[in-house]
Amino acid sequence: MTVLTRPDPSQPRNRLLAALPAAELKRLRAHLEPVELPLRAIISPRDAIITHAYFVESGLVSLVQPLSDGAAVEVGLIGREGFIGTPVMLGARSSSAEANIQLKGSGFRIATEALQDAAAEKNSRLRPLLLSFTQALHAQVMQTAACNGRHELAQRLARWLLSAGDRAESHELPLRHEFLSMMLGRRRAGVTVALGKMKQAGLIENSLGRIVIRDRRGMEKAACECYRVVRDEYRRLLP
Amino acid sequence: MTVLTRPDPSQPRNRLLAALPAAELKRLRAHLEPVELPLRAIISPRDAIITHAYFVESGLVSLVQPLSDGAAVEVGLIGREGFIGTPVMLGARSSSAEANIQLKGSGFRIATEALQDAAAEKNSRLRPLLLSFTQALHAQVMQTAACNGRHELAQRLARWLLSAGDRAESHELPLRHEFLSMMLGRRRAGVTVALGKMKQAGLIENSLGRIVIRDRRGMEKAACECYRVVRDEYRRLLP
DNA sequence: GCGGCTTTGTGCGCAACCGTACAATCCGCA
DNA sequence: TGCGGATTGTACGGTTGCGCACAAAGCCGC
Repeated sequence: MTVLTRPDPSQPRNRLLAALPAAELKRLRAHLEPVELPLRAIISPRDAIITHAYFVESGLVSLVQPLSDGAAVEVGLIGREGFIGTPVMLGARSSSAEANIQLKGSGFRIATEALQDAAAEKNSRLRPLLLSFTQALHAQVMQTAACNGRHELAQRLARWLLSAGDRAESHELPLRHEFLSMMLGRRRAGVTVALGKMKQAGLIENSLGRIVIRDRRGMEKAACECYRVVRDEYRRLLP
Repeated sequence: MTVLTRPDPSQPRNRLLAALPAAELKRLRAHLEPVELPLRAIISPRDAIITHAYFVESGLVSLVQPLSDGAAVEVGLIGREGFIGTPVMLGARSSSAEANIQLKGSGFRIATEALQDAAAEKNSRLRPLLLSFTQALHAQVMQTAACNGRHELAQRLARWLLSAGDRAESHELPLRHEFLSMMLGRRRAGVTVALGKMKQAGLIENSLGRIVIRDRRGMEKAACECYRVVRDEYRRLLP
């Protein structure tokens, strides 16, 4: 499990911040405010004015699209490779999606104006980094759109667990079935059955509120192509 | 139906170009090359280097995510309110998605470097416009991801027809069922049945290779919320 | 007007998944 | 240690959509 320590802005674990030249990071640090990312918090509610962007140091955040029936389908997953606030880089003041914290962690936040100013600096390395992440996230969302339309629950579930494991950097995920079912837009009972089969097959352990990936290879076979496609796209686009 | 005329760069029908100040449009015009958008052409094949961005003047383009089984699920729809090439604005050289022309039309293309240079100009109005469209498209894709996961064929079909009708600016759409089924990731037979019911209900006309929206109000009721949500988001974000 | 091709309409058995319900199990806490 | 609430396992009938197959209808060239 990730150990929660107070984030240190001079040694960021966030991959985007870590990729910045020392001088640029130093200038940026004045604007970075360490924050906890508590479980289940909503970072940026639908259509609310975005006041801050968040660089994730640890934990797992999902980007969900709320629907009018109260459901909220996940469209993207973000860990320390990314940040919350891509709309800020595109000049938008709000977003139709929400960012929900799925595994608690920590990060840095920065006021939108400060981020925009920093990204607008001459020869800024920050801007291309954040735009590259925006592109990677966009690729993930597009793949998810196709995946949601065509792939079955079991495959999507395997994809989700692998993807979450990568971003949380842990094989052990403290998750309830109910929660997974909401993310995937399917019944809780269906998730339970699918997880049961994975457990049978020796791919995972599955106890109350806790799923452990046991056989990574097997899980990749059980998952749809979408896991691999998105992973490769992230490797291509990000540091 | 849209009359195909040679696009005139000084009076662009494309909403992004049309929103530019006269002086900026004039400078840009030197780089704009009128092009036909022939039915079924693929503007930007998967993972290919993106050499040009395309401003749509007329016609309808869909952004599809190819899957390994040969299927290609639509994740977004673009008409003259937008352009093809958002990855260029995000610093990417290629994209995992493809742009397919679904209704023939015309547009202007511009070399990626020329576009990047123009967008990098001081006080450029072009850059924020293109980024706003990128945000709008992103919102559309996220909504589509949720929609694909949770909504039924009939609703999604109604959404698609309305959305396509808006962008093509015509109630009459020259489409085959086979084609719609690929976009929606469902069986052709299922589309035929769903269209049959809409016809029964007096919402559409449906003859060989041609669908006409007869009752717009009724169709909006038959469509899922996603149609309205995306339309409103576009109105908010774009000129 | 006819033959051939494309497109649309329809049927059938089957799989995935739904909504609902309820029992079994686990965990924290008194 | 036992209770109560939360979580997980399981069941059942019903709906959506699948894969397949084939008939009906429309269009085009001859």
